[in-house]
Amino acid sequence: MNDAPNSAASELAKAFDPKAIEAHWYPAWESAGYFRHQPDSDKPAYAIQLPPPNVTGTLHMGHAFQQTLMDALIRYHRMLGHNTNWIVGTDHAGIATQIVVERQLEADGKKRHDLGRENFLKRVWEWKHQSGATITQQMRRLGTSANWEYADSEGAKAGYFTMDATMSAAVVEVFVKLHEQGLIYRGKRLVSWDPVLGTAVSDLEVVSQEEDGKLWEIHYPFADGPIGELTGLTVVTTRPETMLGDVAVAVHPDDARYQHVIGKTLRLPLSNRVIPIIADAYVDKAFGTGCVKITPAHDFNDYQVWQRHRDTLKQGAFSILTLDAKIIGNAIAAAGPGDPFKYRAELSEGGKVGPRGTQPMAIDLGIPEHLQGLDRFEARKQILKDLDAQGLLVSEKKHKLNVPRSDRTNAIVEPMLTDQWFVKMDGLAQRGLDAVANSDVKFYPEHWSATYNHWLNNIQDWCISRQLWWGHQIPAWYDDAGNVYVARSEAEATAKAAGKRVTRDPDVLDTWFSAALVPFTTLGWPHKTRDLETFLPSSVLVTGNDIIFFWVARMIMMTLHFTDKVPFKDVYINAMVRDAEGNKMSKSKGNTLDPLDLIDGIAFDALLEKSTNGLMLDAHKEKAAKYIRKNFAQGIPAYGTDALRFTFTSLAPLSLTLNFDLSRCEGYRNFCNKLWNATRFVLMNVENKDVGLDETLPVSLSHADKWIISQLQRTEAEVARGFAEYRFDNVSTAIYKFVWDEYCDWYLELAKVQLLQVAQFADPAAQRGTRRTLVRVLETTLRLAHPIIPFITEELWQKIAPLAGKIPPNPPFDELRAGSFDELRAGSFDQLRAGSFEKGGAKQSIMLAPYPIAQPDKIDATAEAFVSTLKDIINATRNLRSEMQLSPAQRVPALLAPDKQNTSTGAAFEAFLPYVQALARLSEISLVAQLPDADAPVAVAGGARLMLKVEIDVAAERERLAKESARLTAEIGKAEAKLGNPAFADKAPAAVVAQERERLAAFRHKLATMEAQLAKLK
RNA sequence: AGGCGCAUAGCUCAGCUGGUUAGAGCACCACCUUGACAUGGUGGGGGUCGUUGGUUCGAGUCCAAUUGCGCCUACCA
Repeated sequence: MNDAPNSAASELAKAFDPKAIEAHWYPAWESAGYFRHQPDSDKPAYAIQLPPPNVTGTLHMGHAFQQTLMDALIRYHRMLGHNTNWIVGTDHAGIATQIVVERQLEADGKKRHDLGRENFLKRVWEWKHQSGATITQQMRRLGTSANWEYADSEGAKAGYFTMDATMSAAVVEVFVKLHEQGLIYRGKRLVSWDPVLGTAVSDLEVVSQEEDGKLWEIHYPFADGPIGELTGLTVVTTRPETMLGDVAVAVHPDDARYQHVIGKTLRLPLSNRVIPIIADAYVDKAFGTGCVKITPAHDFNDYQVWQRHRDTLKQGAFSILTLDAKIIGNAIAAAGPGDPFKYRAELSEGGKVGPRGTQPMAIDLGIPEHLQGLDRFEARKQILKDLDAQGLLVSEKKHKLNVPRSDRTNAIVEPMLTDQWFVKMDGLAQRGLDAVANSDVKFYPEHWSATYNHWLNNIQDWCISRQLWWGHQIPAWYDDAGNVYVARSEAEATAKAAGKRVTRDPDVLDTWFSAALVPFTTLGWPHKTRDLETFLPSSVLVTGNDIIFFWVARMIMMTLHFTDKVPFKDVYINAMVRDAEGNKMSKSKGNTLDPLDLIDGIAFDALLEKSTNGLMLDAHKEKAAKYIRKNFAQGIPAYGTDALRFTFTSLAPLSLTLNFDLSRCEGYRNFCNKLWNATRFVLMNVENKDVGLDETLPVSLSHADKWIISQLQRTEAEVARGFAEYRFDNVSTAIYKFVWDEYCDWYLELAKVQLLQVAQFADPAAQRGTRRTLVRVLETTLRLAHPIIPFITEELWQKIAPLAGKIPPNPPFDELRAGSFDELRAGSFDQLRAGSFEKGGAKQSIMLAPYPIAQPDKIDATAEAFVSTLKDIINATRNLRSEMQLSPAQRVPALLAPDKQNTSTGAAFEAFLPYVQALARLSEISLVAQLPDADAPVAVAGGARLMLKVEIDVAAERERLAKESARLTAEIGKAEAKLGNPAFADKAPAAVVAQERERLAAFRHKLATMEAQLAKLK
């Protein structure tokens, strides 16, 4: 680091080794404060909100992919001079985290109730402090330039935590406001209930999948004896145990079979309660018997039917299951005064009665005693047995049905009537729809807005209460009479209750409630802060399609409601990372990849151990092991962060999935090595040489020099377009092609010729021009690539930038103090942009250097034409050599004759010779007016004919020429046919027709040359 | 049941508003340890663009139908 730049080449190892570079630069950047925003800047703001990962989670491929894209965007805009703020944090992840800690307790044979709420929460906080840093540390390995110290009220350099003091206060504020506005209400509703967790879950947390089940027909006899031929009705059900809660049987109003029994009554088997027969269009006449049992408390559809008929039914909806899904006893709570439909179910926990308050009133449901207390599935078996014994079980058939399971526990969800808190969606959803319709928020790819719209158009009120302990406790208190007081604190609640004793609602909020507020709460809301002005809306949200509903839509609604601003302008929906075969990555298949293993590498044994460890089922273990053996028999080599990032950006499609291909990762590691070695080459060739730092000395640039500069401009433009369109693949490809295909494959080779003191380039101004171009194009390229591959570009830039006059040599980067950063950066942009960095300043980082912007005036058509022709000649010559089976070592002489036809470039042919000689490996080459008659191979390219002076097999050469002629003849035929078609000439645009004519002429000319050569062969 | 996405070389993917011989990386074949790089160089083989029909002078690209795969939403007890 302290060596003079002219020994830089010898410092570079022969091959790129990412490990040490990454370990050095990340802490250097972070401690220098380079990731921070500029608090009082007038520069354009560029902010990104990180989808906060679960605090207890670890980094997976999806995170790594997403964060790479975000970091590329942030680095790009930071270099563009924007005031960047990548706001990060972690999510408390209510259910997920609580489950983790409960599992730990389980290992000690304890349940959370054994500890009590307070001690349990203490335990969760401990776990959070212990493991919460894992994912943020892993993120750092990816090179993420996140604003770690922003909204970092815990001082952990991990951004915000959704349950930290600041965020929690904002959550309470939002809840109270929404309640005041009548948008939050509490009510008894049928909700999806996870009996294992003992909490309500939202619709989104339920996943249904088709499973094998059974369909039973059960006969319900009429209460007052047979009616005509019928002795009763036969209902069809997949859940016979719920019959204990039936309040009616429904038939279709138009069903001719049952017209005469509507309004009659049935005797519910087992319970012996009398229930009515009702008519409702919900019933499908064609399904089963056309008779549906109505169990309002345990089925969403039945609940709606019941609501439609509640006046005629005069029967409450009552639960027949306890909250842990056992058949309840007969001491059912029902009916508070004034509300005949209220019920109170027995709580299974500790025999407490009813959530908060009201006294139950027992009614007799007639549930047989031997069923009481049975688990719902045990009860099903027993009920079927009982019915069969009574001759009421008509049939049993196999049936496929969709079973709703809780996302977290996989338990079958039970619709349950409980008291919950809800957010009204009506107005909020409409604003959310409008924001996207008006393009205030834009989806990339655009089609995701359809998904978004569909959901918001069909949205239900959001159940936000969870019967958990870990989360934001709901700021509502109850007095003994059951009155509710929503307040910011217990003191406020007590005041509202006029001093009555109040107890707080034990429930907590859905995790997504606080997540929905992040766009503004992280910026200081409810206070009016400058950051709220500056960074809201943020520029873009990068996230997965799986949380469009959970998070994206809710952020849009909440942020609009509380700030009248959209949370972000763009939403880039990234693809889901799959394995190379397109399969979902899952632990049980063993096809998950740990991004850190791709960075650091991992041996086969360790990978096998890691992948099978923690799997419960042996079958899964075996499957995972098999996958590892098949795909990673050699383990995984260390590719380094840059290669991984380049792979992600290159593969980032605008489609649904990203199939992660390890071999491409290897390819991009090779790319890094290529860049590394190109830099070595440049350094070697400019050591102790004049690289044009003294602007007063004359500089002359060759066509080749001007060409690579020209190409660089085109690449810069392409990259800019790629970023603007979120086409990260195009950004990567443009950089890849420029570096490898143009700079390395061609320019470095051409520059070698120029540096060889060939007479043509001996002039010091030309030498200086070549060296300066080598250095400056490389320096610019490094800046261009930095957002994608930050580590290697920084390392190399430190060596190259001084030679390009961008930073002074021997700068004390490591001594740079964070405190001086803001002024330093504020100045550096302008200085660097003006190309007049003052010597003696502190060392800069490529992170803060200005991003290259295409300069159209440097696009040089002449130079591009020159190199294009040169490439054609060289390629044709190489091709010819290959056809002649010349080995690289065989240097042969050649003759080059410009075509008579070609007048425009004729003068330049002399200039081609040294390049062609070197790149086509010729012993000598001379320009002649006309090729001699000889039995020698000839290539036609670039407006010239080139003859290799070698002995040839005449027959083979004849064959080669004949083959080429045949191809040309075919092309000519096609072109002639096209042009011969009058419709084409009439209707196609003139340019297209002209182009086709040119093509034809070129083919004809080439063919003529070929045939002339063929004729010369003896 | 509705909605969306995808289908191009053996594999993973590009191909912009329709217009040269459909491209890249990996894999494959041949030659090469050439003074940046064997994590490399040079040359090469390999695709009737899922299928059918249509629009057009011209279709991988636009339209319709169809097949297969994937995802999402809602679900008939």
